[in-house]
Amino acid sequence: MSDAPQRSQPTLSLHDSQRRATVPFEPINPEHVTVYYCGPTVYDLAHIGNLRAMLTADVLVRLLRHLYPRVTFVRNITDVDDKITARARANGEDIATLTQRTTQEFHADLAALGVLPPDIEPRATHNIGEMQAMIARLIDNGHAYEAEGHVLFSVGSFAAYGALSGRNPDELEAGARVEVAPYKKAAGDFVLWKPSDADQPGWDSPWGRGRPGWHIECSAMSHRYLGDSFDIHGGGSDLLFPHHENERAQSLCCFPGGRFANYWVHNAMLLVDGEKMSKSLGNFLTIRDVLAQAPAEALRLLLLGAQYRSTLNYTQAGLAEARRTLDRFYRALEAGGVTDAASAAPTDAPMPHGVLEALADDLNTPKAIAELHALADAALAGSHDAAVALRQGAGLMGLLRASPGEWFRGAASEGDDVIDALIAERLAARKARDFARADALRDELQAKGIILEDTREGTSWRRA
RNA sequence: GGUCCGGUGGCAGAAUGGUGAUGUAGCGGACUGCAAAUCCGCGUAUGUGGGUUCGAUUCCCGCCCGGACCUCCA
Repeated sequence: MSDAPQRSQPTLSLHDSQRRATVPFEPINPEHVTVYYCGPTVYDLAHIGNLRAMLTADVLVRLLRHLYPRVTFVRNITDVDDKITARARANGEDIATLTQRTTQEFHADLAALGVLPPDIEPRATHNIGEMQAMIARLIDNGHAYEAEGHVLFSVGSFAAYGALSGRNPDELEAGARVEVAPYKKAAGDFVLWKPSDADQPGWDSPWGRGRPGWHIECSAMSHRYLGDSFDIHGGGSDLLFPHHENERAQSLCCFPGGRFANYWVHNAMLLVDGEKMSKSLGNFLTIRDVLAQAPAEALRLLLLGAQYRSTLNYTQAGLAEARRTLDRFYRALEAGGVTDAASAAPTDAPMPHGVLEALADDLNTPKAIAELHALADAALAGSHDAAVALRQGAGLMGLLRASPGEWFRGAASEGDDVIDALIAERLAARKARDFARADALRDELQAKGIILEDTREGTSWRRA
């Protein structure tokens, strides 16, 4: 209602995968919200599907920071994995070179997209000791066993196995498509530790030189930085099973007093031209592939254009549309007198309530973007307040970070005075009513990718 | 084969047990020397067959179609 206090905060609702319902978010400690996301395995450039998970986390964390006084966001780097070993070998480089380079590329790509860095970004290889401690404890309390140099988690020892992903362990065995290793007691048992040969990365352990299984690292790192129980664990829906199910089993068996994650947030997959991304189809797109053809914010807007739990189809047409939408938003900022970059603006402007309400409703980014359109309408009509609110609301989604000048014209470059000279010449021709000459000059500029806009105040230009 | 999610206008994409947002594309108009931008107006949608209900796009069941997962993919 209009008489509600402006400062009232909406209640955040999130869809919890485990409860399979959208429920009010109640933090363990409202003074300090804790979030863990599964980060990348660093063996290759990140693709736009990876990016969707990172963007979902980014909007979630931005919103949490707006609603709560303190948020700790942990996102790991997986820098030990058999895919890494294989790639390093194929490239003829050592593992550390590959993982360091790929990590830097990952950071650069996310920075280009305006994804805020996590508060803590632990690396798997820096947490081997924590993993071994957990594995030893799981063996001690009867949830894991050693077999032929491997340590395996015994799925049968955990009655709640399958509860997160809604699976029945008996049916899993029947449908398993992977050959069951002979040393497993049960088909569903998964590796906590496995032996390494001389060519594979390995660490000394009570079970011989070896390396961790995939799932244990997230259990170890989330526990180290966030404790037995934390608020939100997120990732792509393809991680729900087995990765998250296994993480949960390990953590709850290792720390029976804790609850592990209270809310599980999973984003849906991204399609490209209606099909799953795959190298064989030739539709595999890295973040860099897309950034070569459109501004980063266009990609960001495109990916936020669908609610995170819906499958999103990436297309070229969609990217182009996102870019035009941003043209409109930046035009609205300019019309409303917001001409500096977001980083230069005061941050105490009120958050538009419609945007906040939409995002608080399980991160309804499409609805929030619709709210931005309403603000843009008002800003285009000349409202400065609306323009300020537009930028503030967009900022909650990491959008409209540039100044309108930067967006339309880029950083000042050497060619700019040439453009200004041609515009001045065209203006003179128009005054002389030599429209043929004026149009020829406009065409000349258009050929250079410069689009002119005549207004009452004069002629402005932008890059196509 | 099993489990789960989804099918809304040309396209993208919200919402809802009671006249279906928003954007984009299209059409008409205003403005402009013409454009560009902006503004005004218009049209078009709930996959399919049943059921519950005064009323279903929404809830339930069947069917069709698409997608995810089924032991190291975000």
